[in-house]
Amino acid sequence: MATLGDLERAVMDLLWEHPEAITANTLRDLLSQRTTEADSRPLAVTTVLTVLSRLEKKGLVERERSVRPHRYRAVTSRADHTAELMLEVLGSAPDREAVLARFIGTVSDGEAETLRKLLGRD
Amino acid sequence: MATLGDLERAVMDLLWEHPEAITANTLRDLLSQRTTEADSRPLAVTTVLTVLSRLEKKGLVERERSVRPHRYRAVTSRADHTAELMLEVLGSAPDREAVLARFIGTVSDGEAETLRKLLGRD
DNA sequence: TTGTACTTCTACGGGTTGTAGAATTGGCTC
DNA sequence: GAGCCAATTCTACAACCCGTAGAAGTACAA
Repeated sequence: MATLGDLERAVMDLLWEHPEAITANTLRDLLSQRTTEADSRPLAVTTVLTVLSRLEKKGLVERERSVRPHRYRAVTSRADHTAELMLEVLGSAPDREAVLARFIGTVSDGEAETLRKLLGRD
Repeated sequence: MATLGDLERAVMDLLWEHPEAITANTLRDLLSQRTTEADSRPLAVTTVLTVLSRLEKKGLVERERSVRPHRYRAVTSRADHTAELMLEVLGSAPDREAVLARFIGTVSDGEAETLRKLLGRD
């Protein structure tokens, strides 16, 4: 399972919030804003670039190489990505129905309601 | 997120299939059976013990120290564990409803039916 | 053609995992 | 109680992942 580190995750979160492809520099700026204020210097751009390359290799990010400061964007939406991960986790157990039963049992009431709607009533 | 390595995962799978607590030696034997036949020697029992200790530290396994060859068992069922993981993944996204929507869209028909039943009709 | 911004390469330190030998401990037998 | 043996814990190491970034290389603008 494509598990992400903290910085990788932070970068993905930003990319997911920015549908338009953005540059590593922009990303670095956004990251330093997000960082809880007074705690140290911003990351080097090369750091961000390294992380982006790794995310690209993992298939989570793609970049426009045609423009000079390359621009990066997430390959899938966060919702898609997360749902996929959930499926993957579900698939890791042979007793999927049992898992779903526990899952439903733990989900909040509101979410249960959402699920009911999503599943339709037929 | 408590992410497991291959061997850790294999050990957990065996423990989940054996509700009674079992020893490291038994585990090692089960592991070598499971291993695709003709591919090399079985693990050292210390290897299994190391893995079990790590799983214990992660809170996934507990052991009976009262008997001499210690006996190990999974703390939670696989279904519980997996459902918990799914919840954790779901919780990692701010737009939980969107995630659920994608999730429902990808789940098999049979599973959707199961979910409907589980959610009740009220 | 050269300077500069951008990208890629290389690298290191810390953490995790698979792997297991070495050292230690807990009990049983005499 | 002394010694032995199985079982457990300690220590270790290699491989890999991730955060981090400097050094080296590349591409474009003037």
